[in-house]
Amino acid sequence: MNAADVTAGARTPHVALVDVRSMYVSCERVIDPSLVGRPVVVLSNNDGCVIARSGEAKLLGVSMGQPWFQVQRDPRFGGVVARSSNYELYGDMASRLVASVSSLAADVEVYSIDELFVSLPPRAAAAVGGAGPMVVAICERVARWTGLPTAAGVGATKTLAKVAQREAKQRRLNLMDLSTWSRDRVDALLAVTPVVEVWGIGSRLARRLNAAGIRSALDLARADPMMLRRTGSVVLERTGRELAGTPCIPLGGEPAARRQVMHTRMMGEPVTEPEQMRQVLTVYAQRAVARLREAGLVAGALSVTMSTSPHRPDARHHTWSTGLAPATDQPLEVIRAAHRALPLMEAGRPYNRAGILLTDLVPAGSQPALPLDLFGLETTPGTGSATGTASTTGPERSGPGVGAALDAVTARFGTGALAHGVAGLRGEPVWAMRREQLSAPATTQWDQLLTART
DNA sequence: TCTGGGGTCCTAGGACCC
DNA sequence: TCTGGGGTCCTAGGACCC
Repeated sequence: MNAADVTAGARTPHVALVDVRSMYVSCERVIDPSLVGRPVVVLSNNDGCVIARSGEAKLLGVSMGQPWFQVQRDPRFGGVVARSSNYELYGDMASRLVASVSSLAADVEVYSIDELFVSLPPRAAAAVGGAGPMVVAICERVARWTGLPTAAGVGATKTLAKVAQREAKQRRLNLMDLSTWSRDRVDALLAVTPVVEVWGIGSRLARRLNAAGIRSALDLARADPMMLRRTGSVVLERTGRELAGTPCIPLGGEPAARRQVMHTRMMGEPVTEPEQMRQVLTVYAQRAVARLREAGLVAGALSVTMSTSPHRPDARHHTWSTGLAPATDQPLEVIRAAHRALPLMEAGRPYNRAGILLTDLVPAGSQPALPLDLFGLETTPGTGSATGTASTTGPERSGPGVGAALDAVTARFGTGALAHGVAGLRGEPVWAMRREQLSAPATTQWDQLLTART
């Protein structure tokens, strides 16, 4: 290590990762400052498991994914406050976050609802003090404009920026900037970073890597790239190279077009009868199509999954796919196609999860003109051998107005107000998630509790 | 009361073709 | 009668992320 290394390092472009601390909790605190300083958790959509925790809640020992009823019962967690997830709020705060960062940086990639990568020009990295001051300015602006607290990391690659950001959070710093560090110092940090903490290394890969003697991020950085490709895939190879300092994952600009829309849920009670499953698929298909329509897309293919609990010794998992020709956003057509998966179900077994997956998405109205559907034969391309084609061109085709009408009624009277006949939603079906019986996030018990106290 | 839900990317392997 | 190789396209499934 010598002075030349530092200079060379400082001249290369760097990347910053800006991450909101406990995003969902921080959003809740923005609209309700009385939550600041208290242990707060945000609960999942369905059954009340914890999906976000404030630092105080983490210190108390509340775990990610822990069922809310356990937290409620445990005397250690007496002071914990819960909020139902309010995705509308988080989405709105996320767009303010993007606006704040983009006001100071030209090249920004929105990686997730609470994380952004920012490309730092070489001149920023070469400035006195490295890229730090620019990133600090970004974080301060985020705090001022949105009220959201952030932690940032700077590195020569995205993966190194992730390592730096993780270290910043651990040390309770706002910023960890590796752009001014020597390679030896970076290596020392990697040496104390377990490989499972590296971005892109999950528990499965970590186990395989550990077995191969790769335990730290430094081991991974120094591993032979070809060996990594054989052990995992090109993804793992890229991760290793990125840790070694070679950028392999470019900063993405515009978000990629949506490729799929899914609606997957566990049922509150397992269903054993095909007629119940028919209701489940009807409702799930309806919700998936509603999201498809919101996005202005039509789907050219549909997959249906139905499973029993994977922990059962005789677990069952069925997947069924079909083409939708022409691509459609019409609920009745998708529902009808989804019902064709029903024969796969083994009546009597307790199914507790089902899903609707819409793929081959294209913007509505952009479909190329269809070839003539000669004789109504089911010969549409894109149809797998084991699957069928749900023809949407026959006399059964529902008018385009049905979807729009359903959207309007649902918007006005809520989900479930109107359903495809077979759903028979008079009253809650036994399989409905408990959480889905709540009318709106703003009227959950917890919000009401707090309002009463003020 | 027992691991949520919505995504992406990659690979293996089969079908099919020349 | 025996013997191949190399493409492409598609799907299922694995692994990861937040």
